[in-house]
Amino acid sequence: MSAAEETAGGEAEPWVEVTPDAARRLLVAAVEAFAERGYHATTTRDIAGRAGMSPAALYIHYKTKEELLHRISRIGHEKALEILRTATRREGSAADRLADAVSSFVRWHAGRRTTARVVQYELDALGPEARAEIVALRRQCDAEVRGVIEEGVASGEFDVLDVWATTLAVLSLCIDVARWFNIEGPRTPDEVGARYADLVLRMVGAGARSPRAQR
Amino acid sequence: MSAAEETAGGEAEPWVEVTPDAARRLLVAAVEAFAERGYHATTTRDIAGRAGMSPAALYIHYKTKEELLHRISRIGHEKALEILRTATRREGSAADRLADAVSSFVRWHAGRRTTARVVQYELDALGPEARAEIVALRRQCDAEVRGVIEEGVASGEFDVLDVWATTLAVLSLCIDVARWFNIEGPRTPDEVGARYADLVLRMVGAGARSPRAQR
DNA sequence: CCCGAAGCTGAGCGGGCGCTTAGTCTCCCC
DNA sequence: GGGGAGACTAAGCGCCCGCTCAGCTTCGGG
Repeated sequence: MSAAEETAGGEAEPWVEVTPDAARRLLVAAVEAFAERGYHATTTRDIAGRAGMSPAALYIHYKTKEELLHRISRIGHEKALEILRTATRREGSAADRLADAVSSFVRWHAGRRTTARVVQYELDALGPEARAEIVALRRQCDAEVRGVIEEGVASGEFDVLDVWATTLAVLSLCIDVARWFNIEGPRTPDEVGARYADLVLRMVGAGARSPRAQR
Repeated sequence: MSAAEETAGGEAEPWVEVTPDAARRLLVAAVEAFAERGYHATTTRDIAGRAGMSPAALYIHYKTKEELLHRISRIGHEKALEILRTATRREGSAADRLADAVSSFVRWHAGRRTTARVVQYELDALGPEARAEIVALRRQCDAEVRGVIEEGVASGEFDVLDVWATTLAVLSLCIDVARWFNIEGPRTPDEVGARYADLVLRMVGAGARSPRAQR
């Protein structure tokens, strides 16, 4: 429940772009509360309390409770998109880049589960305009994954029946990690990321390191 | 938005076990409302209104709003478990049974998306005792999938590095369908089920109907 | 033909919600 | 060292929530 929990995974300390300090504390408190109980079950009094402030303090830094969710959602989606782009746009084969994208995306969903839960599952709580903005970011995430898959198919590396379904399946695997991680087993985010990258390579017909014919 | 929408897919009309009629209408209304807005954002007035009754009528058939969610969750999980068991316990190879389990489970999540959304994503809104009961049902679902995978590994049909991770991945694929279906593309539940079964067979190293070496 | 049980409604209670406002405290600049 | 801007709080407003209850209607059995 401490703030340090989220640092696991070795990634950069997040939310540094949120200033001033009080606004960041409120936002981090909101992420924790939304992830635990959901947006609608979280009260502004709870958020302020977690941040060590009075309920009214929230409204100095944010116009509404929804603006908090909007800010969290946008920053989170931008981070997710950055993770995917870093992997898909580097040097290497399509298989390497897809495996990198999946393992780092899964690592993020597992290691920063509270943020990922809010980002992936509380979208419907936003109003129409805010939701439209976030949905656009999400489509860019989808496009990154679909792009690598299409490149692998074009180069002959991958053997895929249906790019649309395969893209959705890959994203489903990664996103769903935020739902179950830390509930079931004792794997680390790195371990889950590696396993899932392996499974995805199998899905696209790019073999894996198991003892089977390897292209 | 009509009640008939949910009948698509050719499965038996659900909720017939809920009697009397007024109790069923309220429960169906609650499923729709919970799926659209989430449990906490749904009011008892909204549920009663959708069922064409006054707010007070709800409390003749259900003690609390939470009991409605509990009932929906239990019936839904029992249906999910039945679907998985029907597939995994029939005659046939492990590959056939796993493919059948995935395609029928996906078909349910897609065709009965409103129910599946409530069942899969509103679990945290239940109190501790009710949640414990539902979690037990969910573990039985997991065990069915893990069982077929283990059988396929034991018989040499499957080539799996990590049964635990693969089981979770298969379930993630199916469950996440309830999140995105009907938002993105124009596929039918049957089509998505078939595609996903194919992808799962690839994940377990049981090949698929693509032009590659077939064991 | 009356009666009690069952199903349902209109009105409303207590409470907690998101959010506001008036006022206090703390600085920093001059 | 006086003053004003910004950060924050205590108190509370108005609203709507989950839920209750007294009373009305309907209907099958004696």
